[in-house]
Amino acid sequence: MDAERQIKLEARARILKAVGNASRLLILEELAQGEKCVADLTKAVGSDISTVSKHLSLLKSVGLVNDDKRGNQVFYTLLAPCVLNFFDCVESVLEARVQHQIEMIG
Amino acid sequence: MDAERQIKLEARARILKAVGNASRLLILEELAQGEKCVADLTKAVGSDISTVSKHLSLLKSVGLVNDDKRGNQVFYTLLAPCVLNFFDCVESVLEARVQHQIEMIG
DNA sequence: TGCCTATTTGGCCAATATTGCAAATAGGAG
DNA sequence: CTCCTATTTGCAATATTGGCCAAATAGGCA
Repeated sequence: MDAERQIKLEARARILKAVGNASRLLILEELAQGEKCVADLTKAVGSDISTVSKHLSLLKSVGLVNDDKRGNQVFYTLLAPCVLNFFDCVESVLEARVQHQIEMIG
Repeated sequence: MDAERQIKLEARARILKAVGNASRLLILEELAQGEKCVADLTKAVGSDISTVSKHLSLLKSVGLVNDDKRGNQVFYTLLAPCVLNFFDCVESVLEARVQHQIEMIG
């Protein structure tokens, strides 16, 4: 594998890795409904607010979300709604796996 | 967050996490061209064959690939070509980030 | 059987990721 | 300025990951 391909793959992997976490998936789902402040997202996720803040910081660093400071709150928005399309594919993979398991049993 | 949602999110995250790794992305790209045996994939990735085998095992465990043992070789195939659609979205995120950086400088 | 090739598994280590707590920062209101 | 609320940052503990090596497993062939 040449160095250029390696770099490109790692850049892509960073973005996909950001999506591959249950808390961050939940955050993305919440943001799909519209902008939310950190406190609201924290309620939804159920972790410490500092943890959620770090998840948001990671999502922002890879370009998936954007933040907007208004007053003493920070509102996050989904910058790449196309990630929502991932979910359909993921569901189809899950469904196919269930079908496969049923076939193995039967 | 209720327990059921948590479980669903984690199932999804496992699949997306499997895609969020440079070596596994490369494997998926290779498999997009058609089935490949472990040795061929190992050449493409450049890691130890045992490492590649583990990557394949992970990809299989989440249902993204399938294996087919023929003779003393194992051929892997891409089970969920829809993951290839992720790449377009990822590229758009990368491109948008570059644009954003250019705006920050200018 | 024994030998060769292909792949997987187990053990281990280094690097990275996730989390919470506590402290720091920032903004608004009195 | 002080106080209060919202968020981020620093730190430490723990968990997970990715890698290689060595050993085990499996299949084909003599």
